[in-house]
Amino acid sequence: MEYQEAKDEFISTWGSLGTLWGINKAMAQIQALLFISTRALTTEEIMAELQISRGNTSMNVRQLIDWGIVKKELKAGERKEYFSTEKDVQELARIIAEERNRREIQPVIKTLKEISSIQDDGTEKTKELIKQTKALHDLAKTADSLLVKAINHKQNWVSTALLKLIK
Amino acid sequence: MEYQEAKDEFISTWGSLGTLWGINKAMAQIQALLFISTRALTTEEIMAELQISRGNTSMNVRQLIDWGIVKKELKAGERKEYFSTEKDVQELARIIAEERNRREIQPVIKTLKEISSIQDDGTEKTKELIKQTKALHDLAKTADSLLVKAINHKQNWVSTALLKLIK
DNA sequence: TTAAACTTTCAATAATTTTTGAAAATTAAA
DNA sequence: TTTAATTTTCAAAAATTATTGAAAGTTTAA
Repeated sequence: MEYQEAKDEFISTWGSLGTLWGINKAMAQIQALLFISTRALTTEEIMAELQISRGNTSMNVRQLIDWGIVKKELKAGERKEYFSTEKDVQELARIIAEERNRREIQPVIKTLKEISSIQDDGTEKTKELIKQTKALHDLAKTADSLLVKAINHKQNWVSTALLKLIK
Repeated sequence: MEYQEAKDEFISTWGSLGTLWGINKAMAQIQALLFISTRALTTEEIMAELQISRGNTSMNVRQLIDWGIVKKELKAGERKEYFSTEKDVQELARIIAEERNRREIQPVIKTLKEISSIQDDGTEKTKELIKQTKALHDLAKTADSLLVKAINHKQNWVSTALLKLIK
């Protein structure tokens, strides 16, 4: 396998993985492209490399910026914008964990709390609903604490957690 | 909020969460329904509760069974099948982590290994591709070990990991 | 066997999500 | 200012994914 093939394979694998995790293909592929690029790229370059439209590129680059994964770079004397992604995998994992926690886990915790707080009318089905949503709420809270710990733990948190778990 | 409302809210929240994580809505909702049910349900009952077709119910129940989250129960003297889900949240989390690891992380690890093993032709871009995919490969391997540990660690692994991480 | 009860399959359709591309908006140099 | 470069927006189209429902398949009781 030589460079171009390996590069295409990487971008395509990352794209499918993104899809599997609720991230759209273009967004994942743009990030993948920047991740292995030796320099910041322009919209034109991204469009050409991935064969996607200007609108698609613009929208997805902006989403990546919202996620805090991609940064805009301005070059002196140039009109156009250059984009680069976080290159450190640990930091990338941290940012993604933090964002998914904030966007997804937090709202679910809130809803589970509301549901598990309904009035117990004494029926079996109400008791079961309360019991099960409470159990999920507790699990989500614990997972949340774990993530928050990990998120604030800048250096190599996956390995750290692993080392500690092994002991 | 009284029972029916809370129940609908739970099923709907679980359905949206599933969608966000690449699981289809019907599959997530069937699991949610069984999760708060006081007894095993038939296809007819699932169809009626969730207002979905027979085909949809059949396909998604089967997928849940493939995932190891739902079990078929046969009642003596009855033709029809009853379905129930794993009720213990810790065990549920374990099964899901195990399946996602097997189905998603493993194939990516394999691809990353292949890509990061290409011949270094000395160019900067090849060096960058190798370096970055290696870093991802290492991260994925570490995450994988962590998951495998967690998966084999039947009791309350999220809390256990948290407790150890806090120390 | 046959027939009824039940489940699965799958082509067609519907719903949802993504992508396009051109017009509108923005920005900054002339 | 005006103009040209660049980015953003968004309605329409394309692509993907989910759902339906009826026919085919399976199982068990009579």
